[in-house]
Amino acid sequence: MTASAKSVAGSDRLRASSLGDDVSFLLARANALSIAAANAALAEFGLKARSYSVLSLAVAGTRPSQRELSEFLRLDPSQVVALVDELERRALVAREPDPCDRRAKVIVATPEGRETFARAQLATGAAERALHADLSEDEREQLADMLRRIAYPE
Amino acid sequence: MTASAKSVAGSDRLRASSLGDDVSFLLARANALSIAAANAALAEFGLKARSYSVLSLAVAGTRPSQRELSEFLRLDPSQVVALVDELERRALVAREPDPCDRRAKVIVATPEGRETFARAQLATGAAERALHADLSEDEREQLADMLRRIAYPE
DNA sequence: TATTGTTATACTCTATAACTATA
DNA sequence: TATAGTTATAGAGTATAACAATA
Repeated sequence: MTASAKSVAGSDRLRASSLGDDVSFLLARANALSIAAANAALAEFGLKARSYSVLSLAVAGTRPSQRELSEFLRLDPSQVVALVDELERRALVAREPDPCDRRAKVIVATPEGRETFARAQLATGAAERALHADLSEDEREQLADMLRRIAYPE
Repeated sequence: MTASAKSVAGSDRLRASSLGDDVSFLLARANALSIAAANAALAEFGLKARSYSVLSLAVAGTRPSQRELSEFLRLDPSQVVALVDELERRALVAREPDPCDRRAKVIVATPEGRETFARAQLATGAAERALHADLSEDEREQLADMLRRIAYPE
């Protein structure tokens, strides 16, 4: 958390500037609030947005390798090592050898990992709904669709 | 830049996971691409997203104090000091005493700062349009409106 | 007593290169 | 020769506390 909610009114007049209408700027600010809300919701599970993402992909059962996690999450392979180390230490995921490639390690969730994820998903879902409170369900879907076209250009 | 564009196909199958439909996750990924594109466009001007934002608000003529910049940009006051130091060192902005409050310093753009900003704005505008190439003008406005309601909840 | 700008410091995050074991 | 995972390290980004000048 950066600035307190103290005298927020003091900087409100800056919203009229061209920055305040810049889609990139709005995207950055919306994302900052989104991450803050997600991390707050995940704190009680000892997770953050990053580790939650890795756990989510492990739970999904797609048996990703660390390399795939690295590419999909746009993280350096060395960062994935640290994230998996932590989750494995807490027995939420396990590294399994890939029978097709003895170099690769497949990340799978443990039963405890699946249970923790289920509860964490409820918490982040609630936080997300609170953040999107001003949007209708139709708008949420529209938003997701547009963001997807930006995030995954054909 | 994190993962190379080498074997992106390798992680595409992970998109089918629940994470791939998570609005917060899409928001984070779209923002990461947006910042990367903006920073690439700003590099030739020796600017980054942060310093560009400060320069933009200085150019707007609203005469923000550092405290206001800190609140509006959600940055710690000490970070604003560093950003303004750098911009002032390059003579793009100047600190002026606030006649109403001798503690405060008002940030104003120099003529050179305005000129640099004008060129930088063209570059970021082009990068943004490229990033939103799949969106119509109507959709862009819709997106901005929805992001604004998330970023600035009433 | 509270606030603005500042400095110092530590902590997290991110990027890079080198190493190993496999392919 | 190239790739998956790992380690080490340095740089950028972020958070916290303390301070001087002013309100």
